[in-house]
Amino acid sequence: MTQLKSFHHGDLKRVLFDVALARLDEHGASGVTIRAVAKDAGVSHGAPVNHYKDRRALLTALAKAQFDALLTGIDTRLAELDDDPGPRIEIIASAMMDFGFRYPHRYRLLWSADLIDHSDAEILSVMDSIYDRLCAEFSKAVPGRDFDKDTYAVALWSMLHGYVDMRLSGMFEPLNDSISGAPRGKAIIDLFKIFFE
Amino acid sequence: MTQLKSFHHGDLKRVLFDVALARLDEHGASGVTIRAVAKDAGVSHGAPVNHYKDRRALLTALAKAQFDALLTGIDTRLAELDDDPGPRIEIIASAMMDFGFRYPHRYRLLWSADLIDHSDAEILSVMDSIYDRLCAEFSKAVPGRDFDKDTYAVALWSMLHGYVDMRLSGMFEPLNDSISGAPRGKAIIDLFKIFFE
DNA sequence: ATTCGCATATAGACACTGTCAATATAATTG
DNA sequence: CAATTATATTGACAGTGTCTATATGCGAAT
Repeated sequence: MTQLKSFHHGDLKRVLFDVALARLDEHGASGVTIRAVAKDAGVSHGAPVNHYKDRRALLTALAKAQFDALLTGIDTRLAELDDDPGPRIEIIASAMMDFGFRYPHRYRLLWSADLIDHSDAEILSVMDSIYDRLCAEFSKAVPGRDFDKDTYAVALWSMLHGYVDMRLSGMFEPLNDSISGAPRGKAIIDLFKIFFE
Repeated sequence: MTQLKSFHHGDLKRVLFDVALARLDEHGASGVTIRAVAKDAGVSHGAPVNHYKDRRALLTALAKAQFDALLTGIDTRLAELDDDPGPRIEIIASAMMDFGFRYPHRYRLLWSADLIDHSDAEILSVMDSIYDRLCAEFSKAVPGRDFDKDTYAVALWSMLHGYVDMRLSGMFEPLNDSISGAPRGKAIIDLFKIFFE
């Protein structure tokens, strides 16, 4: 009598997370429904509530992990560089762009205020960290212009996010761009370098 | 016998649009459901299909009108200026920012690829027009830098959109900004002026 | 070792949702 | 006036999130 499946799943929370992430990548956030995720995990539609109190909590957990991944990606790449702020800013920028183009649905989820809880402490913490990375570089890099490092940080992050978000909406398609290495994305980053080079 | 309400509504399409816009402003796009709109309009839940074939069509109609309004706002403000590209670029930028902060849910709808049809010909046309307005100014304004007018246009629009979108997600709140006239939004625009002044 | 309690899973219900088909009504056209 | 067309109603169906009552099984305390 094979017991491939016991009543108590044992690791359901993890399975739910993995299944939800797979559905996010494939169908977007609208494809991540409690019932569909439960079905994919092989449990009843009521089971997930024990691990994620509602759909919002599940999506917030997904977003949290992606914010973490983004920050980790940035820090990993930064660790390979020396103190020169120019390349460091550039690597932060391309890390963010790469993430967005590689995982469009994950990226979109990060900014879906109606789907996730942006006041989540861990999410706020990661956002602050990313912001700090930018500020740290600009505090070293800014020449004698009339703006403080916060303005540069907000401006660069805004530009990166706006570019990725609009590209994910199908804009600028005729420009034949694809990822940060491609002409337009690269140009956007290069353009911003005027501020610190 | 007062006939406040005849079987044939007469102007239902307009009423549906108005009611939907009101719901959008108040509850966001998720509050614009076919059935709720029908209820507010005082008709049965099946009536709207005669005017908007599905929910996506209704939301696309809303978005279309808002894109139009944005373009009209830009052109109206531009008409009051002379040929100097600096102020003209600035007015385009603040028009977009103002729109986003004044009508957050409308702005968010414009970029909700999952809710509206971004391949709609009229919407594409308005987007092209907005893009053209930016390019036209940068073709007059760009100094001897290494980027073409398209790159400046994409970069500025990206920055504006990114800033508004992130602000609408609750970011940069501690900076105590509110609208384009306020410190941070103004600074973002001022910062970009480095490219053409 | 047995029993009790708690964590977890199930199953059913409810109120929503979008969308479709069948029907009813009114306006318009021939 | 009759017939066609446009428009609105009603009911159905499959989804959805979320709540409640119930069932199950693990682990810990007796």
